[in-house]
Amino acid sequence: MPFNVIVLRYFLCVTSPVVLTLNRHQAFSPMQALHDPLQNRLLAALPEAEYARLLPHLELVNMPLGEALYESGEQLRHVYFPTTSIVSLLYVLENGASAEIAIVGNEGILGISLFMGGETTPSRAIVQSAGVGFRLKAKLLKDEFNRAGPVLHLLLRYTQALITQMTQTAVCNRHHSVLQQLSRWLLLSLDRLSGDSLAMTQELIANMLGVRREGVTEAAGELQRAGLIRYSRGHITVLNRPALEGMTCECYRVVKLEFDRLLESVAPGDPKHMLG
Amino acid sequence: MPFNVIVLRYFLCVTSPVVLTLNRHQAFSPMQALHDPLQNRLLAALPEAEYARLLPHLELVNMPLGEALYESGEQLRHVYFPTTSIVSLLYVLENGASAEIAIVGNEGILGISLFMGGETTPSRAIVQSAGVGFRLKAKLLKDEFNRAGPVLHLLLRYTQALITQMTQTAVCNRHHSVLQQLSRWLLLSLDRLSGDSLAMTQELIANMLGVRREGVTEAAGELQRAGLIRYSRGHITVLNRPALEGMTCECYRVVKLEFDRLLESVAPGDPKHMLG
DNA sequence: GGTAGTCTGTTCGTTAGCGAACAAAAGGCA
DNA sequence: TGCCTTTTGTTCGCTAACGAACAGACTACC
Repeated sequence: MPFNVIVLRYFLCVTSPVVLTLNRHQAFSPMQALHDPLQNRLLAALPEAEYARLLPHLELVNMPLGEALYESGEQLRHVYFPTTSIVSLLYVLENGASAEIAIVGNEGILGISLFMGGETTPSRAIVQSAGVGFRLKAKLLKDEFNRAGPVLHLLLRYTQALITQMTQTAVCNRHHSVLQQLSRWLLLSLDRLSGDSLAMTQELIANMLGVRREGVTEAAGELQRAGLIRYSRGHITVLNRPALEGMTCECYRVVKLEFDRLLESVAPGDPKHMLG
Repeated sequence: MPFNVIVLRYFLCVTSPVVLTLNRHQAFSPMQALHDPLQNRLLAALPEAEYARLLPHLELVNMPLGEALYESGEQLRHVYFPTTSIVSLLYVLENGASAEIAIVGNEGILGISLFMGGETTPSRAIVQSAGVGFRLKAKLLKDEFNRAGPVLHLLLRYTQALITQMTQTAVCNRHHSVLQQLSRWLLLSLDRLSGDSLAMTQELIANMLGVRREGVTEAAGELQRAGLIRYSRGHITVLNRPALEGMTCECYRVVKLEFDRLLESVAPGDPKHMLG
């Protein structure tokens, strides 16, 4: 029994994501009720016809911490729409140092290089906050994209928002302190989880930000002493969000505004339609 | 006469670019012979039919040093295809500090947010190396893009290459020394000019890299003492390119490989057709 | 309930890059 | 030719972040 558990964990971590459930013939399974594709804001923004076409092909997948949805240079077989998970686009240098390029959560999609035409990217996609999401076979998304209809335009607008996030990360890396970057990162992550707490060790955050773990400890300690967050063994809770927003650099605001502007039709709780 | 010159210069710098020539009815003007749209590798990669459609609408424009092709948040009226100039996508922070996000030269196009759907971006496009290029009215490019044919796919592949450049800049900003970043920047710039020298002061380079001028002076001095470059009052010449490539971080190589991979049909001197 | 392992906190010396100030060349122009 | 401006070179103290090492603290698991 313990042995089985270990094997299963290992399996979950190193293989492709496990399909848990979802089948259009078994309507309203508890799993499906808890995890609705519409929790993903991009899917929720699709017009009814497009959503109806894609729905039967959406597979619910588990996304355990640390799993790689794709590796650098790898051919993509699926695109992923996170709902309750957060995935980081991470670049790992030859010397092992790493830096996060962008965060993708319930507002987005993983695998943009598929429809951009390059098929692969030099970065990896690593699950940073365990949860679930939905996936779609690469070919199906491409076909939908090539209809050159609303799906294409929505995906391109999302891609532009993602580009803004990437460029702002570049600027922030250059000019802002670890404290500011940590604040930005916390806020961006929480925006993509719709909550106020996050399961993440300081070590992992340091990998994301491309700084030392001690640097994160120091910055987190400062935020904690100021009463803005509470940190305990891999669990962060934001206690005073407005104050945290005041702490961070302009980078958070710029990214947030650009996502809101480009995807304003993708507001949470405001689905464009009501399907099954 | 001197007064006129001054006024003209000022005018060139602060207004929209000046259309110099090009009209399809006046074939083989000297200007046109010197400046061919096919010098832009993206235009050169277009199939004959698409190129023929666009050619009559391409305007030759002068791009003087320091000119802003567009400002942060500004609606775009044209897209630009540089041929002998280099343009930087620059992000300027509220405190005045800046950082380059990407370099665009004869391999690319400026104004991707036009077809990505956002219409604007939070960054500026500043001419870093004076020269010329061609521009096209926004609406014409959009129409062409919306035909969902080869132009769309070429532009999206280029956009993905640009994304790679941006992300690599982010990583490089985080982890590499000024010396390595300077080397990367020099090589990327020269690749986009098809030459081995560049008119650019250390002050300007510092703005691009988002570091102090003194830092650039120091790094450039080191490269100079090693005999890799020659620097004199705003003119840099690369003397030993292979050695410089050995000096730089992996970031240069990654970006170059990705551009080559995604735009391999866009090799210089290998136009897909021979028009005009 | 003890123990091993993980996570967080803290220290210390080192270093790359910053900010300011100034010196020295190299043109441009009268 | 000589002055003035721009560009480059150099210095000095300062700070943020690094790298390594280690000490507590919490938790999960036996």
